[in-house]
Amino acid sequence: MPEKIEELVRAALAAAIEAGELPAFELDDCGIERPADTSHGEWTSTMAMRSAKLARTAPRKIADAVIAHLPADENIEKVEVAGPGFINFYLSVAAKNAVLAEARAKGMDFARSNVGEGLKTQVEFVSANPVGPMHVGHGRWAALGDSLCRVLSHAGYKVEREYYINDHGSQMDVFGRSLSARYLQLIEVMRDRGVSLEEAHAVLEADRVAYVDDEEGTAPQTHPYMDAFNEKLGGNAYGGGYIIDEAAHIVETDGDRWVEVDEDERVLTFREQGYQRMLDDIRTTCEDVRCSFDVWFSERTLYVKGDDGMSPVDRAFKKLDEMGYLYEKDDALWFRSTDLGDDKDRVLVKANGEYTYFASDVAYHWNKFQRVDHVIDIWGADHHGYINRVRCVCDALGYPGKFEVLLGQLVNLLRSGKPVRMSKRRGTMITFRELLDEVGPDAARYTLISRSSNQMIDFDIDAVKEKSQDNPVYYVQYAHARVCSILRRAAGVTADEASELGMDEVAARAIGENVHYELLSDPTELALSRKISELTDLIAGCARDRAPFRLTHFAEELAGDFHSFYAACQVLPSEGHPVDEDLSHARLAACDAVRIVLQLVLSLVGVSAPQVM
RNA sequence: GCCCCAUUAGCUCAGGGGAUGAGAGCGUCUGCCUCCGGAGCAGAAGGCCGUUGGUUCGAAUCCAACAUGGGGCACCA
Repeated sequence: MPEKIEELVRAALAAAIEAGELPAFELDDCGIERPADTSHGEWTSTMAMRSAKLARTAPRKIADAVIAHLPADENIEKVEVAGPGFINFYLSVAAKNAVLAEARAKGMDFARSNVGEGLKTQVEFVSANPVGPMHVGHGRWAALGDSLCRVLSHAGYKVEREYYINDHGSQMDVFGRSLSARYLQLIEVMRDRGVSLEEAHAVLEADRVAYVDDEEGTAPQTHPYMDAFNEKLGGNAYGGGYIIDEAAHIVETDGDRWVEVDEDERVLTFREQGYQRMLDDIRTTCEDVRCSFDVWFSERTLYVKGDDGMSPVDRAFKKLDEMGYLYEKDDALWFRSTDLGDDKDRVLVKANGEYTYFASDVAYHWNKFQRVDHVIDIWGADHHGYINRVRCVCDALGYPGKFEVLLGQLVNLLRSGKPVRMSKRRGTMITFRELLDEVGPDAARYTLISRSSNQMIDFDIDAVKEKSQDNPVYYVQYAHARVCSILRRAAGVTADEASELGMDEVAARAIGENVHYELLSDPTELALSRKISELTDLIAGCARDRAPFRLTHFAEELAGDFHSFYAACQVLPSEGHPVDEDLSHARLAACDAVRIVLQLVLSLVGVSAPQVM
């Protein structure tokens, strides 16, 4: 419709100039917009105000002249000049409601667009280190990343979802040593005290909790195992309770047969076993919030030598070296990122010969650009300072402007208004898994996606749990279930039958062919079609601005519009409330369109659309 | 010191140049079920849109400075 209106405006302007009513000038933008106030029509053009200076004519005069020459169109009921020079278009009822038929015909393909123009785009997100469970921040990136991917796809981007597994650095060894130390402690407790594995586990866990509580360090006698653990690992250890859980799992399956084994071998074995189990846990957790990935990219593969004896990291370094960006200083290898606008140069290989994390990222991002045209990395706000140096790498490698970071502010986890400290080392964190179990995937995803990514979230577990009845997600889901109920009743099928048949079939039976959409002229009915007609642009905008959170607002508004409509308009005839058959069918069709759009929007934010609640 | 994010109703947040409306949810108050799902609807109260300048026909919206809060500034990952 906006294209059609632009066409009409341009034709009218040309005619007005031709007639000598306006001076000749070039119009660059018609400014076809949606008026904020619904009483100002369905569409408006701000061209008169935009071109007043150029045409040296008062905006209202331009608008009047344009309207006088506007070609007639059956979809447009009237056109008015208003305010300082807005040209407001009022559509016919049939034109307004055409979108209902469109939504019903297209189903889940409704509101697709091609603003992405097939751009092959990779979104990398979550990428939690496989040395522990996902925390709540990772949950936010999962919700954000997954929804963004769905939105981008709907808007015509070709999307690839990627998870980067940081399975290479020294953290992996810390992880292995932590497991090994806990394993030996469990065996020690079992032997010394003659207790079961379960009891030994409880002893270590109580000791750990005592350590966490003893922030001042005034009661060291209550946590001897934690102290010994820290001492053995030189303070570089993972103190979380899950490490004890994993060590106990090894005792359970393997008994004490690793006690006499060489330390290095034990650490290595535990590291690899634990890594796989942590990764499985992360995978499962992602699946449980309906977040999937196309590629799980292992950092280790960047260090595997190819036939030419070079690893991807070697090749990336060679490329940077050839372009003159590498140099050696203080026994370390540096990337001259200051040439590209960074604050300081960055180390790639440390003086001790180890590669930095940044070295991996150089090779990794180069690898990405060999696979896709555009890269979006979703990172936590605490990685903000890292953006510039990676951008410098992408620039240096010849991909300027194709690397983008979507920075998400962090999640503050609260319990009854009190902050919960999150630290992997001290182990005082609440995992995303625990959060999911407490509030459920729908409430969790909805809460995590419903705020702008550069807005910090205070996620109070108790509040979300307690207020779950009032949570907006239920308001939206309720509207969907209510629509389904009406359609079932109209079709004369039970809920069980409906879930067998599918709601599309139920709706078809209830409504039939030849719907008279032009009968829907009540303000609450027109509000539905107006809202639904906004969706295509909304999704395109969400994709362009990387802001899928706006969809939740739309869903709440549409649900609200539906509830208002339902209160004002009788859909099915009932005692004392007769409804003309054609009108009833038209209203059912409106309900069906609402059902489809709610289902679509909920699926884009990864929330279920229940037929019954 | 430098960089990023935020500051809008009692609380949590939308709106990110337009019109004689700055909105929503929660909370508070008033109405509405012997009629299709009351997890609902209708209505009321509640705001110098952090401060000061600037750009513009027009600023909650853009720019600058400042204030307050949060997060960063490793040869850690």
